[in-house]
Amino acid sequence: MEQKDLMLRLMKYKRVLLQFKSLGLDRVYSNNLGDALEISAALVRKDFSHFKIEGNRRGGYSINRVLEKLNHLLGDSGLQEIVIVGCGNLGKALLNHDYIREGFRIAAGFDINPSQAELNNIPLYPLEILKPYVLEHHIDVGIIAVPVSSAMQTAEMMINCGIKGILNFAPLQLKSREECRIHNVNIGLEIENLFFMVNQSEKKDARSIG
Amino acid sequence: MEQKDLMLRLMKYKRVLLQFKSLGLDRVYSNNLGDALEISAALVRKDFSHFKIEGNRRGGYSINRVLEKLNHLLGDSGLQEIVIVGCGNLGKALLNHDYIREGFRIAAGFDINPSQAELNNIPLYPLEILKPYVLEHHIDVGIIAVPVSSAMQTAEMMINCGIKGILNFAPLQLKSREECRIHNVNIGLEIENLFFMVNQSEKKDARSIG
DNA sequence: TAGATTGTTAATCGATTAACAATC
DNA sequence: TAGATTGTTAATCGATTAACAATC
Repeated sequence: MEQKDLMLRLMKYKRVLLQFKSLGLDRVYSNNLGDALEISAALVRKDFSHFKIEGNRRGGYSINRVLEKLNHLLGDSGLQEIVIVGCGNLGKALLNHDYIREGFRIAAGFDINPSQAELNNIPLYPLEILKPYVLEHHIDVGIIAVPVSSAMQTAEMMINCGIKGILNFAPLQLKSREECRIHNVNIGLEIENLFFMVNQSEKKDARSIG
Repeated sequence: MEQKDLMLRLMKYKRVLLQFKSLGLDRVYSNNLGDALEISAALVRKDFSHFKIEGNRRGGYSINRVLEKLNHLLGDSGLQEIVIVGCGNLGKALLNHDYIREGFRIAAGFDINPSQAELNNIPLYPLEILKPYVLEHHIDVGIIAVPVSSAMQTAEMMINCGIKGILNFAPLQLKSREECRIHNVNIGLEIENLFFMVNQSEKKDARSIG
């Protein structure tokens, strides 16, 4: 967990602050952010003070000031571009969503055999040209949305193209390596986990009733 | 983290053990499992001993024995059923996948206006009949795969139907409540996080070269 | 001033690891 | 027996929280 959690928290602060700002707010207190992220106010203050994000002992934190600092910390590197490999239903779902507000853009989709030339104004290319495309456009991050049967070899290919970060949706655990960080989104595990938690709390309820 | 992480680890043990078993293995050592999960062997032993899963001081753990215990711990409750609300591209992608091996099954899909009567042998129904369906089939868990604009009200509706666990794919953070546990899959955050990590390690590389 | 909130220190808490005796 | 691996204890480590002085 450690560092990863902290960074995720910073990103969440950022999102919440943007939301607050869009609501017309100027300043926040540590407890507002704590509530929004479901963490303690002390932790918010600790995080901020750790990164020298300063507030005012009476008036809390200036949203703009905090956002400035967060952008700096998280790499205010403009609009980043990613690719999606696999343009089946899942790939299409991802291609149809606009991620600009999240700070990145899907530059292109790749598929062994694209069913159309573009989708949502994003070009779809055959897999063969992945490497030249990634090199030319300096793509660092990509999403795997292919069937599980070809996921491993897709990851291999992407790493071979020089991609350094992969979000994998295929239901198998791919391991990160020195040269490429891989995060797995495992829907099956998530659902299993939900069932477990739900059953837990049912048992607890039963106990407290009985 | 805490409990949630431990349970996720138990689920991962299970998956890895099933894989080992399918490869013909009979026994594992704590360090095999540690390697597979990228955790320490000590933690594996600690976890197992915590749940009274016993091994043999020379021959490691019997895979079947461990699986038996894990199934018991994780709730060996047969095949559970879930519903999907939202049958656009994302919903279709989920409907097209077979989760039987993961211990659950998608019983039905729901949409304001289903484009077809079934998909992958799974019936698709209009949203109006969600409540009677959930009640009749005792559905505990569901997936939100609707656009962000209707996600909040969809969650409300599902909770109102008595659903106790939700996996939310819409890009907004829904909060868990007493009566319903909600897990959010936030693709934007994941990608942002990847960019951050990738940039981090690039900086590190540059430093070690310079 | 009185009141509220930050910033920070010390305490707590829990998860992970090191290490080794027990034992197969 | 010699060697290897578990099971467990004590140590470590880090994250989170409590609490309060500083201060706006």
